Amino acid sequence: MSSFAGRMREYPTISLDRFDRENLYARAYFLSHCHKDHMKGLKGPLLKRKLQFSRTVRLYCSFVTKELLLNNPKYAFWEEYIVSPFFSSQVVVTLLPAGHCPGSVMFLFEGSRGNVLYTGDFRLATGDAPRIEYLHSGSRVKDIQSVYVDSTFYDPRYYKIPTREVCLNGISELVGNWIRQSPYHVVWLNCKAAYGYEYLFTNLGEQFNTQIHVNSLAMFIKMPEILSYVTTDRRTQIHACRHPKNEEYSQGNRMPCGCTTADGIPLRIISIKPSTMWFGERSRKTNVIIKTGASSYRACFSFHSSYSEIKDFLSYLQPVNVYPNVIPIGRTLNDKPHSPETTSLPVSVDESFPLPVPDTVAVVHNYLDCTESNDEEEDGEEQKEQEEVIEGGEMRETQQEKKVEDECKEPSSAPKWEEFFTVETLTDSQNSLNSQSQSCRSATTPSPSRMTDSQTPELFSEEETPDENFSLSLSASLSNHSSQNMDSYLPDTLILQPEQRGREQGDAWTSTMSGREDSEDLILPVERSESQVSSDFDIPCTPESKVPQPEELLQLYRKLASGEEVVIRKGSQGSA
DNA sequence: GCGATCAGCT
DNA sequence: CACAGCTGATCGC
Repeated sequence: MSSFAGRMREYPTISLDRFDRENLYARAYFLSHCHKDHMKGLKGPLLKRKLQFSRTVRLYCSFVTKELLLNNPKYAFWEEYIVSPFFSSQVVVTLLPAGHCPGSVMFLFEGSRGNVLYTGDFRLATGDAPRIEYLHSGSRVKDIQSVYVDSTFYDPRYYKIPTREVCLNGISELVGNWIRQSPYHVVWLNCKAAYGYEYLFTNLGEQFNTQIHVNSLAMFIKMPEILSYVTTDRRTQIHACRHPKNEEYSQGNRMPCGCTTADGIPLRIISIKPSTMWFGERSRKTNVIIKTGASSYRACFSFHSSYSEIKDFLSYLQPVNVYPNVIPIGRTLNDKPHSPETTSLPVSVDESFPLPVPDTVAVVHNYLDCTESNDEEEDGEEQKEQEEVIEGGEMRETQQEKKVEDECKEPSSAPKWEEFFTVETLTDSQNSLNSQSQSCRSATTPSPSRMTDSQTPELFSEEETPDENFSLSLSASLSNHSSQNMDSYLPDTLILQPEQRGREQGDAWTSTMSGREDSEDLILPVERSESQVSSDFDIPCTPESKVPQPEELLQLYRKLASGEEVVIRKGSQGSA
């Protein structure tokens, strides 16, 4: 869970992923992705009023995030205040793919106070950073002053997490082996209620030429790449539906949607629960799929970068400062010298200056690679045991397994939080605007005393005169061509010169979902090989591509509104 | 009644 | 385990 307080030291009049407390005074808001722990305060009435009185305060996010956000009525009032993409005359802001969930981006701020990268939540594979064009200037990596990084799995237990490709292959194999047995063999993907599993749906749907049953299609209506792989028709062999009541509802031979039979024949159901931390607990060499009961499985699955991936990313960027956005497991709020009210991270020490950047090579060879090769089949003849028994059993390792575990988990040079991160960061109680710098000279920035006064008129009236320090405006440079496809994850540099647009199309990150045959309008990099394709996070890319025609949408909306089941088939989105 | 917060539970 | 999110209890306004 993000504990980022919302503001960056370098550009404190901007708030990111936090919208409460002092962030009410921000001049501009950024939302990296649509998860609740990054949306604190976003539906607050104070913020709503501020917007109504402001001409320039806006929320900046990717198109996909906008779509997902507005799908929730509680956030619908943001519609007229969202801008995406954008640029600023003072600060160039670039949206980079974050690989965390649909629409997730990192924000790269480039301005007078240096280049700052805010990762939001992210998962990039080792070696991905060199492929992100906008982190480079020519052939050189841009100078990065600070990185505010997703440190969720900055913990030796997550030293390595199997790649998306490996995890996906494991799940595919399990699903395939099951559903091929008969039409009555069905799979329930027990996914948490969050965006981020969509690429699982699309890949499974593609591979098995089917659709995945979900509770609602509404949020995906403008994302045909996802929409074509999900359905509200329960007659499918792969479900990811949920029931608000407890999971016992889906115990026995029953899906959360209530399905128990097909054509009068009882279903044979297995459940697959995507998990990261559960696997982090057992760091012995394991398969990416573990059977936990007669009909239940855990599948390794992460949408946060592992320790190694974080290190690889930061080692490549070599930032001056690294600020963690998340207090990792094993650390608690008690580590903080200040109360939780006033700070969100341990305050200290510029002793990690300069460059707390890890020496990747030196550390790596002290670890075993815990990544699993997925060659072992997860057997149907594994012991039929109760869930808890097996789970308990998994924890008691054999002797030799324990050895591996020790080597995996207790490297001679264990990662040290203090050595890696610059931990001082901007907090509510600490207004760096005047506590440390004059270089940020926003004439309209509230003074500290005013900032603590919730009744300050700035909140509602500040924008009658344009803020010259931080003016943002809609970029006209994004043509409908490349923005058609890549909104969620193309590097949206929004201040692009027209001639740069060609290069954008050649960027490997602008590639799209693998194996889709209906992708002629998608931008594919020429240099990609097949093996590269599936190793990327196949973020659903294209809110704007193949925009559904109004008539099609109208039909869909009518059906959805009437509660009718809507079945979208590939290649004919928008018609049942 | 609403929002904020927290315990509890996935 | 704290991945992300829900429900419900409690408290203050």
